[in-house]
Amino acid sequence: MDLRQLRYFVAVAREQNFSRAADKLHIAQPPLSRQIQQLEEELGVNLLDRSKRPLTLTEAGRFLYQQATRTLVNIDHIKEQTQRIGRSQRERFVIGCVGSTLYGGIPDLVRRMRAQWPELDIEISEMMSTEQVTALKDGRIDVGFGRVRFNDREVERLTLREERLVVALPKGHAKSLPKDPIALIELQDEPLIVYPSTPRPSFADEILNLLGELDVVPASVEEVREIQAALGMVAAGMGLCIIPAASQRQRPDDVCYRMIADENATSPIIMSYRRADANGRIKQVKQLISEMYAANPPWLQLSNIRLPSSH
Amino acid sequence: MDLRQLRYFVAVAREQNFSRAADKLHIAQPPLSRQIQQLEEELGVNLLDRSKRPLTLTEAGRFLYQQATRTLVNIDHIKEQTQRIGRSQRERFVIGCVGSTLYGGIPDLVRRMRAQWPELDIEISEMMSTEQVTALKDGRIDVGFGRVRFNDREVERLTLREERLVVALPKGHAKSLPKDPIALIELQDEPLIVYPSTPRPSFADEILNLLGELDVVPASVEEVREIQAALGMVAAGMGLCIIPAASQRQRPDDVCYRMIADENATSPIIMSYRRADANGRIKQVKQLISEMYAANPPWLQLSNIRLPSSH
DNA sequence: CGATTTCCATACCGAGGAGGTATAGTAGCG
DNA sequence: CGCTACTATACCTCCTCGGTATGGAAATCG
Repeated sequence: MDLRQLRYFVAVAREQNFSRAADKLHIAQPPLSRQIQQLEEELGVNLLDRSKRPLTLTEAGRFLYQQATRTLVNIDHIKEQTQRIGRSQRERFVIGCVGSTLYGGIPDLVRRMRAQWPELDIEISEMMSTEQVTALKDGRIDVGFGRVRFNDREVERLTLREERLVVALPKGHAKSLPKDPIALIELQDEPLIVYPSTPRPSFADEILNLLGELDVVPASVEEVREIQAALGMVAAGMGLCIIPAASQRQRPDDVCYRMIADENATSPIIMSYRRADANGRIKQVKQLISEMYAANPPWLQLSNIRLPSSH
Repeated sequence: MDLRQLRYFVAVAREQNFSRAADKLHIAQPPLSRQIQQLEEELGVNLLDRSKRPLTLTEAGRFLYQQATRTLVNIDHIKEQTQRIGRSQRERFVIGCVGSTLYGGIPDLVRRMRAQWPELDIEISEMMSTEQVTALKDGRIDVGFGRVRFNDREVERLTLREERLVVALPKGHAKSLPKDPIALIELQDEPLIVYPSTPRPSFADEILNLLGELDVVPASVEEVREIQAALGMVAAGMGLCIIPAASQRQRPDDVCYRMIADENATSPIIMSYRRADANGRIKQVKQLISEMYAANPPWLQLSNIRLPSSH
């Protein structure tokens, strides 16, 4: 698959007509036909219904049209941005973090960093925990904040805190009524939704391991790409979901949350960085983080709620 | 710029070595060098610092590496998804909506649609209001939910409701303390953050027009790409931001919100669809929406809060 | 219903560019 | 300074993209 083929396909889909599309692309019609054919052949899918005029898109074609349009725009943006950065010559510091930390300490940290280093271009890139390791090693990011423990010789990691987990339940679910902590064993035979579906291992595996250790078997396990989708499905009554406490903030009012009673139902926030960088800005970032934790901000209080002692 | 060039560049960036990258790509080294040179030439930017070994990326190269990796993965996903849809042959119904509606009625609507039409594959695609018009016309989406009024012969629109606007202020800001509605005139000489930056016209323009009509001139106007960034900047103390009331849910506890007192400070939710489709599923969707509104769900209450009558 | 128009697919040809090989030039290291 | 490792340059070959000519199917119209 080629960008040219995508551009061509978008043109044909937009015009619903090969000849007009070819005009707009400033090429002749036969080469255009061939490119679309090759694209269809490579995908093994019919993108257009050629049996009547004007041409209509198949469902697959409609999807590809939508995605291709978006991708092409993205690539233009990437091009411009790359040129802009190339011209500006300012130092950049890229933070890779899992989505949940955007509702935790990251904004506060960035604010402190901007104040301390106004000459620095700081960028945030959302990525899964496992992706952060390779992204660190080959320099795409300078620091990572994730949830999955991993070992790598080049990467040093620091557990910032353990965050308690909560169960998200649909409003009206029988088990959503009690407000006290819930035991994981109660999730037996409930439909469970986990995220993210890729890449592995991920937060989804942490949750499944946690349940596995207790021999808790859900009625079903559905994997979705991201937490928004997971909570959406919970709100729609399709199952339960286990999330870090601080992520409740994303959807406070149409989903019920119950703290999990099991002592080990926590998920860490792990900062990771290249061992070689440990003494540069990273050291100062650690300093900023400890100042931040000392200030005991609201998001920290939410994730640190202690269980009522049961003895 | 070509996908091949991106793949090649990613390989070189990952290996920090042309020869090894060429091996992995199963091509010889000289063509690889040439492709990278051409890429750099097209962008007018140095991507690699070749003056020392091992090769290092420039800041621009680092950015492109990060983005290109992501784009290539996306394209693989698009490919797989397209093939999957091509095989399944199920009918799809694609909803295009602005982000704020994901915190409003969309999840509820989707739940009702899924219940009513289990055989239908429903998909949600986030897109700006203006993008929805063209997306509707050329079949990328089947219905749109947006905030900007527009006219188009082929597209019919229906204003579902007018949602009140609120000002988001940093915690600790002088004007964040009163809890009563704030007049827009009070935003005079405050730094303002608006979104989205593209495409125009957008919600950002609606806000700027609203202020312009009242001759309110902010101290500065910064445009950011999306509401998350806008609220993040508000939380970081960099300015104020005007958002629809329901979007408060996204970030309830480290930003303060004040209802806007001006009577016309509202933003509509507009449903739009192809005129030709008005009597198919669209009619039933309208029915579902009116049932939904009749149930007076929590997100509706939030956005419908009436101003205390001032007379 | 048949003639005409419109439009897409097929066949074949020429030019540009991608990749290969050989080799020169340069950084890193002892 | 000389060796090794690695990238850039020069030149060649072949693939493939795009162009032209033409056949065939669908829509249009009298």
